[in-house]
Amino acid sequence: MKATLQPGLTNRLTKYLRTTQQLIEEGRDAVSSKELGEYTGINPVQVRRDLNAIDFSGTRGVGYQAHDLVEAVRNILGLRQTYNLALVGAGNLGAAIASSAMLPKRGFIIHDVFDNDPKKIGRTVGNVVVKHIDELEKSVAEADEIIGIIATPASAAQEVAERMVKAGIKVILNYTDVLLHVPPGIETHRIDPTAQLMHTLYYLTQVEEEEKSERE
Amino acid sequence: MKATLQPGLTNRLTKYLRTTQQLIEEGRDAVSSKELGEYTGINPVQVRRDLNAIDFSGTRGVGYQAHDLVEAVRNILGLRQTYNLALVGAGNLGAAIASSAMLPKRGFIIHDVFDNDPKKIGRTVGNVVVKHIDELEKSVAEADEIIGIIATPASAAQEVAERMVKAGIKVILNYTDVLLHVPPGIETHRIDPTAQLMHTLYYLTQVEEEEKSERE
DNA sequence: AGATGTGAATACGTTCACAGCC
DNA sequence: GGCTGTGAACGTATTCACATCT
Repeated sequence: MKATLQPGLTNRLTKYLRTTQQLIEEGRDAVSSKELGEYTGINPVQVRRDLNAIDFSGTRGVGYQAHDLVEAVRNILGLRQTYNLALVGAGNLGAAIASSAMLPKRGFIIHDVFDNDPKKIGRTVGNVVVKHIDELEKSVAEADEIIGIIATPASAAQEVAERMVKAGIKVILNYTDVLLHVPPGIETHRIDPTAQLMHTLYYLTQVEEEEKSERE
Repeated sequence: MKATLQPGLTNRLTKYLRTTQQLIEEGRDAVSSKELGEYTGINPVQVRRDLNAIDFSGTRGVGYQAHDLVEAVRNILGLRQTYNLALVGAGNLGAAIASSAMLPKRGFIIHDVFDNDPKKIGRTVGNVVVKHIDELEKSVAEADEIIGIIATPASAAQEVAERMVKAGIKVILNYTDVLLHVPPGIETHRIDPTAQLMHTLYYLTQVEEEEKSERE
């Protein structure tokens, strides 16, 4: 049996994966632990230890083979298949998510888009035709969707989440700022840009204050 | 001098802050460490230790006063002021970000929106009129903006980042999936929905495989 | 009852220093 | 020279168990 990896480790592996994929797009062939550390905010020593932990070796003086690294991490994390996603909300945000290349590039296909506004039904966003939310359950079953994205106004988020759960969705990506109440076993993730801002601003103002007191 | 808090601690404090703010909106008065733990994914014992570390006490049998908690954390993190942000990209994504109440609610004001498409200049997104990107430098200086959001197509992101840095922006929120190359001292953050998906899916498939081998 | 608060043990992450390889 | 690989020491986080308060 394959051992289950530590949460911290898998979390960091996804960061190396995404960073390395981007560096490959820039034409890079090898990446160093120092670089991965800079882009991910993780200590280079930790990067080397992590890659070691999954039995992936680099070459000294050069770094890690970017392509092999991506393959190794994808294998370890079991990210070889693609996933169909259900997106609810065909407004500006939903349209932006559906048209972006980011998700498909990583194996996540926006397979269905739903809304409750009759004016939006039948329109095309990205490559898919917007359906009425009442068809959610049927589509989820047909396309074997376990991941749902909520890109509705905040006021609709909880209700949409409940319909998703009822339809069989297991993982919900929530672009609104409401706290979703879901049954155990359902994973929710909020996309919250302020999280990183608040954290960064704290250190930014700390540095400013230190500089101020040094001048005194 | 006020001591600088550990990165891990400040990171967790922002999570307590955001969840507690949302619970207040739901009409809640007190919150328990158990609840905060459930919504943030942090162990309840850790929650109590953290609140203890910033000298914030709850009442046994009840929990923590939600409103006081928000105030205490905001004070500790220095999040009492509001920040003006510059948003570049007035497409679907930019419009969605500018119209959302999420940022203003947390003290982040979308003060200026820029684009390079003449058709979009002069339009209103959210509450602000779209300006040409050439005015970035002037606006950043006038409104004292240190935070910028990139909501352009991926192909424009690096160039926009460079213009932001030149204009004096210190923190960049990047909604594209390109790796931004910026000078030291500039903080960048990618909004990457796949990060959390990949991590979650790993554990989801692990659980499935465990169940499978139990049946064997 | 139902929470907070805290000691103690353990696991995990971070950092330094340096050996080893290309 | 530049980067990987790793031992050792340290600091931080996690968890258990239980005393304590309302």
